[in-house]
Amino acid sequence: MRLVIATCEVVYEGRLSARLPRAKRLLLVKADGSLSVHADDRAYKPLNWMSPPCTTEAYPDRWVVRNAKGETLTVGIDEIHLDVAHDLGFEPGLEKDGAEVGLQGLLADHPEAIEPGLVLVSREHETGIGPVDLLCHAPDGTFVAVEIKRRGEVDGVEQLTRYLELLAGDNRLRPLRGVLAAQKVTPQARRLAAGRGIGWVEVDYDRLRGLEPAIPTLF
Amino acid sequence: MRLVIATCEVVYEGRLSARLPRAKRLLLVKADGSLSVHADDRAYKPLNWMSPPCTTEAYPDRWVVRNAKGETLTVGIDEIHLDVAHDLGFEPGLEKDGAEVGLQGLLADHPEAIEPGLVLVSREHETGIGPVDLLCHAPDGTFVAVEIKRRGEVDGVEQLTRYLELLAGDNRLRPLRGVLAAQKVTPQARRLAAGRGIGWVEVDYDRLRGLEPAIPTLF
DNA sequence: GTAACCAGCCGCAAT
DNA sequence: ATTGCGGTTGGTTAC
Repeated sequence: MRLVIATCEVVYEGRLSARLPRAKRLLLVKADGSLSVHADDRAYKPLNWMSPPCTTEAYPDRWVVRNAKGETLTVGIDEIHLDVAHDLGFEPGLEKDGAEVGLQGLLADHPEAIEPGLVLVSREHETGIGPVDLLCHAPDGTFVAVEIKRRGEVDGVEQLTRYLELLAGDNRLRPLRGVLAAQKVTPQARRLAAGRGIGWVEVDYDRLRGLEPAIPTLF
Repeated sequence: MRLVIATCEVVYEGRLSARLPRAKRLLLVKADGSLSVHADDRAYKPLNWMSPPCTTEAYPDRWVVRNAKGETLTVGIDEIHLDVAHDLGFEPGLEKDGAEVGLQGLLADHPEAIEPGLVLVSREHETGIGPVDLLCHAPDGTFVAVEIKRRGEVDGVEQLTRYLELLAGDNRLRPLRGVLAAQKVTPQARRLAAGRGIGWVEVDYDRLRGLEPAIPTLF
């Protein structure tokens, strides 16, 4: 990994054209060949970058980074204020929580969080154009197709609508209704769902995770 | 901006739980308060991060970064190999070109790129639930509602379907059909469109931009 | 502030 | 390799 702080101008020519006027910035060169140009804001997002695989040609006054598609990132370097390189060695990698990370796994284990008394019939139930996330059975005898999204927006309602149309052909699943389950459901999605007789529910993700075995902490 | 290369362990407790075992990594602290933990790969994406606004408590052996939602990023520091800080000063900001213009402006100027002989009737034609991107008139006498997406996916077809349903009530626009215009149209979207009598077209963005005035380059 | 939408999205898994 | 899909998506703009 090489860290350079330089006064530079940058031009990206690729899927769009972008230009950065002269200023002092961080140039981050990783072992994978990638280059990112960072300002002192925008959190982790660089102003410009080139993802690997790409190659860099270094000239005295500028670097030209190129990828296979012919996109180029050109860094015109005026002055270098810092230039250090470090070998970071092996990266053991990120361990995300061992249990189910997503909403789907949690809701599959706790369908009663969607509606009291709901029982799971199957996960990823195939419809012909794609799987519906959960298929459940309610105490009132109806089947419930559940579409799970982190953010419940109109496209989630559209997707569920299509699934319901296709599942309507299966008379083993009658009567059938749909529910959109999400951490948050937007007003637009609520309106569209209501107009189609589709239910929605906002799920408390943190509470749901609390029902799982506690997560060992390091500190 | 502060750049630290350290042997460290990292724990994130927030929307999910994640742990990074001990290894040498880059800790990037920006003036906006954000912290990102970078390995020597994954292009510009950090392994872990905390976005602003957030606050950092620094102890001799660890940093604890916290945001308003109570999410924490804890960096246990074993050894520091580099620790430099630089003031980058003012960032003039990114000047994008091409993305701002968007496909819509280009296609409004060149509707013949969607279908030969197509003529623009109006842009952002209101339907009641939102505007359809372009409304055109074809040589065969039909009206064409055009939904423009950079990437043509199923939700674009769904959106256009809803617009067509609403526009069907306007008998000044008969006969009416729909076309999805995108740089790339996914197979799923093609199938769904076909099943609804909706057309689709892939637009060559670069060629279209070539019809516009050339973009001045820096180098 | 919230909601809707776009991104050079990135990155992963299944096909 | 491509497609589909989620992300601690992030970020911008209209409302």
